[in-house]
Amino acid sequence: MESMRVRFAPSPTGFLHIGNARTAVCNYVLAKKMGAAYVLRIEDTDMERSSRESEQSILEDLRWMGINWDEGPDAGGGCGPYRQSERFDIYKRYTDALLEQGKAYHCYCSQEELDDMRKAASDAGRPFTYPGTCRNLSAADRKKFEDQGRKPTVRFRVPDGQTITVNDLIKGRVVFESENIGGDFIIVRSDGTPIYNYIVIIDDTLMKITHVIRGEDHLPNTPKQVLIARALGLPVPEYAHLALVLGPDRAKLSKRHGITSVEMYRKEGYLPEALVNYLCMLGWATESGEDILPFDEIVRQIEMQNLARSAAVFDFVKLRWMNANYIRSADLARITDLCVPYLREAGFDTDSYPRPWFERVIDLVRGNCEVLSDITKHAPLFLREIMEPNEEADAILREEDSRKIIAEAKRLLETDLSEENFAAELVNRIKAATGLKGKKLFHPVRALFTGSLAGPELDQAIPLIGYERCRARAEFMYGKYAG
RNA sequence: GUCCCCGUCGUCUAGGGGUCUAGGACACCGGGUUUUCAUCCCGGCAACAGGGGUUCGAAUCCCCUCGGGGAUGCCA
Repeated sequence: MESMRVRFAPSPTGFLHIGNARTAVCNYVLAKKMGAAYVLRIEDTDMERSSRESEQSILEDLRWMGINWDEGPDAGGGCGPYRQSERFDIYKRYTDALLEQGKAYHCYCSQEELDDMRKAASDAGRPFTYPGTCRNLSAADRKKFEDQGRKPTVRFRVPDGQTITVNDLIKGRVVFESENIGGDFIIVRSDGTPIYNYIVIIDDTLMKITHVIRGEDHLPNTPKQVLIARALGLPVPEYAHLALVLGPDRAKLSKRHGITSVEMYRKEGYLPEALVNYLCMLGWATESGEDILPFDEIVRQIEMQNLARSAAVFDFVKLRWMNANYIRSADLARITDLCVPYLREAGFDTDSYPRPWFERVIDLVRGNCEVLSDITKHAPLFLREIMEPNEEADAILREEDSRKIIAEAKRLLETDLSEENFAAELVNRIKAATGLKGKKLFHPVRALFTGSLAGPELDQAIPLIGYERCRARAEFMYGKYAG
């Protein structure tokens, strides 16, 4: 049996969209499962919209997600080139053969003429089918059009009475009739560049792809591709059409639903393993019901036949929940490194902190972060010299008892307590001196040193804030409330 | 319009004729822990789209209807 091969074939016309990312991930997981080679092919036949920058950013996003391809534009391989724009001569040979055998023909209908026909059909409430205007042009007809300066497209002659059966690995048996395809379709544009539906099947067979795993939106196009394969005498791969990802309003996921590019998820501070994990859980579930599991375990448990047939709504909230879980349990040194850029951007000189202390800070606040960028909301407590009290803290600090606490804290930090012992004794000494306890004690103390009523445990936070800053904050609050 | 796919809690799903008064996760609502927040723990709310069949028995099989999505491009 020939070795299995899958492919991911993005069109470099923008950022890697989350829906395509899921296709890439599904291909990757299933490839690992089957021991298949992973081929990356760039579908850049639409010269207008394709760009190298876009291709680069897609590759970068794929790498970030941990997807490694065995063959691709930058990786080489025996079936290259892997950019369709570099394969035009290959397609031309197939087009010439089709033309020669009368399985395809030149069409001189202009875009405007086609648009008019489409509109007329739509107005009459009929489905548009290309009427075959140019199906049987004589040499004289063709000469006349050429003289008019018309550049022809190439149309594939769709045979009548053909039944195309796709035994989809996910959807099951799907049957199409060639009559319903919409008539002879264009396979080469008038500028000579080929169309997706035409060359996708050529490349899939030339690149020896055994399993085409792609979005369900391609299912209705599959019969066209199969017909091309038949005309060319090429084998047809196995197909697996993944159910689509929808927005909360059940429409195809798009920008207006929120973040849809992988790059944005990375910038917001999502961990790649969290994104990959979540994407796998869209349309699939483990036997045990676990949602969070390592990649290797997903590979071990996933089964193509168990992938959902129905479309799934993308749940941003659940993704955040999953990401928060990963942030809490990931390696601390790594999370610390990943947090640095966010803090740096927020204006903190992260290089100036001792690393062990910095890691303890990150460890103490990571539990409050759903995305890494949240670190800028929770870490400053330890990075700033003083903390301006927020509204709630202000209200607490204005109370009579709080003034006693502030005064006592200031006195203790300036006289009785040293840098070595302050953390262990500070709160107890304040308690002893003021006679306050419980909420009456802890609320003001927290407000005094953190400027807030919410935050990490004081026992751990105070030593990390450190003697100098505690003293500075006590002095600051003293001036503000007790002076 | 036509063709194709799909319909289980708000969302992701488990289920594949009896073990289903339908299970799990997120969200939400209570309670507990944390003298705070987050975490964590406990509890609760909440679904088989509708109608016909088949069957002793249907969420599960069949048909119809309805609903949703996709395709119908000189985009991919």
